[in-house]
Amino acid sequence: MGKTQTRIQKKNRETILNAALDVFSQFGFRGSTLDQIAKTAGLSKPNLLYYFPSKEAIHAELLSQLMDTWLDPLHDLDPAGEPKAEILAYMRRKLEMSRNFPRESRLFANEILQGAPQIMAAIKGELKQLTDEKAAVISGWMQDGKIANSHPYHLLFSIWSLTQHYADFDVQVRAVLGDSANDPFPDAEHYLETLFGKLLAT
Amino acid sequence: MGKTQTRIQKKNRETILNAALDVFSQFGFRGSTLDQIAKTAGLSKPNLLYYFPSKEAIHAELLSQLMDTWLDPLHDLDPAGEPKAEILAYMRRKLEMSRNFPRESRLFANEILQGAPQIMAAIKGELKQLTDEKAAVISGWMQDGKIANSHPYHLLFSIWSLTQHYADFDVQVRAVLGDSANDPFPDAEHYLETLFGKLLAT
DNA sequence: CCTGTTTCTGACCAAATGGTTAAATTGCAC
DNA sequence: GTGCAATTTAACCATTTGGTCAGAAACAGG
Repeated sequence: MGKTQTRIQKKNRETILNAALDVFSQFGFRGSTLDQIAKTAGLSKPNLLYYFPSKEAIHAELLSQLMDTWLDPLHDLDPAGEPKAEILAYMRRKLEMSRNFPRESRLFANEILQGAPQIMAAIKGELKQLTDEKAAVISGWMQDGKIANSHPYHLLFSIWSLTQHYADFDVQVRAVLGDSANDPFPDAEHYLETLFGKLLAT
Repeated sequence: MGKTQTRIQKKNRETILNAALDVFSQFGFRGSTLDQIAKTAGLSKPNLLYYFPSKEAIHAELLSQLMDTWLDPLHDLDPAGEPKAEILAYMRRKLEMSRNFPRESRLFANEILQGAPQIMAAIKGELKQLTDEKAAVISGWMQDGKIANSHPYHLLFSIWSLTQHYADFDVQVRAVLGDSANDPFPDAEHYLETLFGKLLAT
């Protein structure tokens, strides 16, 4: 953090984190090996450990970076905006994240599946705090009759679940739709707009 | 399969599979160890390997058993039933499975996250076939105006995603709702009934 | 009982794993 | 270029891992 980095340090740390994201997102923390990450990064194993003190440190760094970008879309939900449009825009931003950052989504999914050993604090802290705040905003919109009544927390859960599904279960989605099928995201977006549009309609 | 099993064999194979489900569902295949499974099962490692030829065989057996029970709820979707009620009942059956068999749901999620190396054949085979069949039924209902129009496949995906979310991301759901909160399933069921009820309403 | 079969275990093995170290190589300011 | 710090690697280590094997216990059926 505080220390200034040389060009080489910056480049190699990025290379390592990128390779680690590849590996951790597919096999989870315990299922991944340093050799695998080193090979993916095109570096030697001792060289990895020159830049990071341990396997766990690499994983922790990835998760810590992730939490920030993960919360961004929700952060942008504007209490002063038009309620239905705001929620639909949030859903679209989340879906866009699944499309553009599927590895990050899977890294997160792996961590949660394993009981969130590394990021439970952030879940109960930052994530819960932001969710509480935005659920309150949504609740206000419902009470004002701007959108139809439903459970604000489960509404947010459903946005997370549905959008991340297209990253985490991508393999299944494509297999069921048929290998020859096109990109599933446009249809997904249209479907989700319909789904949430009807839910929120007054 | 064909061979008859002694009482001891049956009991121990069950014990092993149950312990393996605990471990595999939490850490994935590569993140799990035979020692861990043996310890959980209360058996020695060589004894595990007396009942199963390898770690992979245990995992394969679990996945194979899983596919059957996993498809059951969809199998029961009745083309002759009342469309909206049938789909909502299917959603409820899937949610019930997440509640009663969260380990199975996580085992499946882990497998898909890792690219479905073991069950890709079943995904492209049984699962796709059944999904195609039921999507066609739903499509028919839409064309007959029995339920509102939307994308049949993505409708099924959304049921899978939302219901399994309450098993796979249970830790996150409970953390965000607050540790003191009650069982999230009743609220989830009510929310999902509203969500799909409005989507399907004509 | 006795005997053959099933079940179980301690000891072991080769390979893989996370990590260390000392020495070699490279980059760079002067 | 020279000298020093930053970078890289070969060789190594202790532990863990999936799996084997020979024999010991437990369990039948007669």
